[in-house]
Amino acid sequence: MKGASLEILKHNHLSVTESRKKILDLFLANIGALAHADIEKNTGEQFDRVTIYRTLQTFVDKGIIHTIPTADNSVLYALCKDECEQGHHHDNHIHFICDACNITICIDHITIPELKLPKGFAPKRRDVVVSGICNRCN
Amino acid sequence: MKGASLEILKHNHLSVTESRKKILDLFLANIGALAHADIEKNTGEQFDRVTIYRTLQTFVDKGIIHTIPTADNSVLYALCKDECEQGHHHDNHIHFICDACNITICIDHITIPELKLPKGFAPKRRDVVVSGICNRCN
DNA sequence: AAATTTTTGCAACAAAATTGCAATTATTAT
DNA sequence: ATAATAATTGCAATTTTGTTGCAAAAATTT
Repeated sequence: MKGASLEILKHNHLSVTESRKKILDLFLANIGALAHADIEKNTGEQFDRVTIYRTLQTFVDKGIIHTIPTADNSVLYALCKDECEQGHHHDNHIHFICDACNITICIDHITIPELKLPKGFAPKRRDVVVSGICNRCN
Repeated sequence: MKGASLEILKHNHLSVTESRKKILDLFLANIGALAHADIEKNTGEQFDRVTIYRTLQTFVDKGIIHTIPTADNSVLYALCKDECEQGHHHDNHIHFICDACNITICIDHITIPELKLPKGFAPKRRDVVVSGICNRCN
């Protein structure tokens, strides 16, 4: 488990740096999604804000993490599952946001039912954001 | 059709001002959702940024418009249908974002299918964001 | 039409995000 | 292992986005 971040970086042809390893480790250690501020805090302000922005962008580009649409439009990032390839994310995402503890988690093993859209609409990616009370607060 | 915005404002016990009328007219004239910047442009920079922010907030509070969760976390607003009451929005929203023309529209007449969540999760509100190609670009 | 209430615009401020560039660090080739 | 090359980082400056207090202006009420 210790070299997981390293593996992921190498697999994505990214140079291995302190910031990338630590930030990726954070995602691996966390169930929930992370905001930029979370990362800044959890790395002990070890890295420049700009570095964190760029690292997150790089990870998104490579398909390692993805952004989550939120109702309050804060920017959240979460790990992609293996099915996500560079530039070609897994098309169905369910995210659960807990109103109590405010955690945001990806629920990957549940499939989104087909949606019948009006004529002419060609859906590609579907994001479902469910909010309520999570299993740990319930 | 010309007095629609006026009606809506009166119905919601809001004083009728130039900015509110014009901004509401913009929503009524538009199929798609609008961002703060769109409104600033489309009103010809007639109103102060702050006024637009406050007007949008007022409309959200009254349930006239609602925010849309987006993957790129830009803040979008769209008209609510009649079912939306103040502080109590219609719970099921489908939003479609076109990858080609970038328009975002509410698809209100389609219901979101039930989702089977893992044990312990109590869902309250569901947002569905679908992206792909819209009927006009197709 | 005057009194009252609400809204607006300005200025200042705060937070969030982006860009260019030199210094540093990682990778590649020898 | 070390030098050469390439990529990444941190800093400073800037831009964008959103907020707050307050006096002037506009809308509503009486």
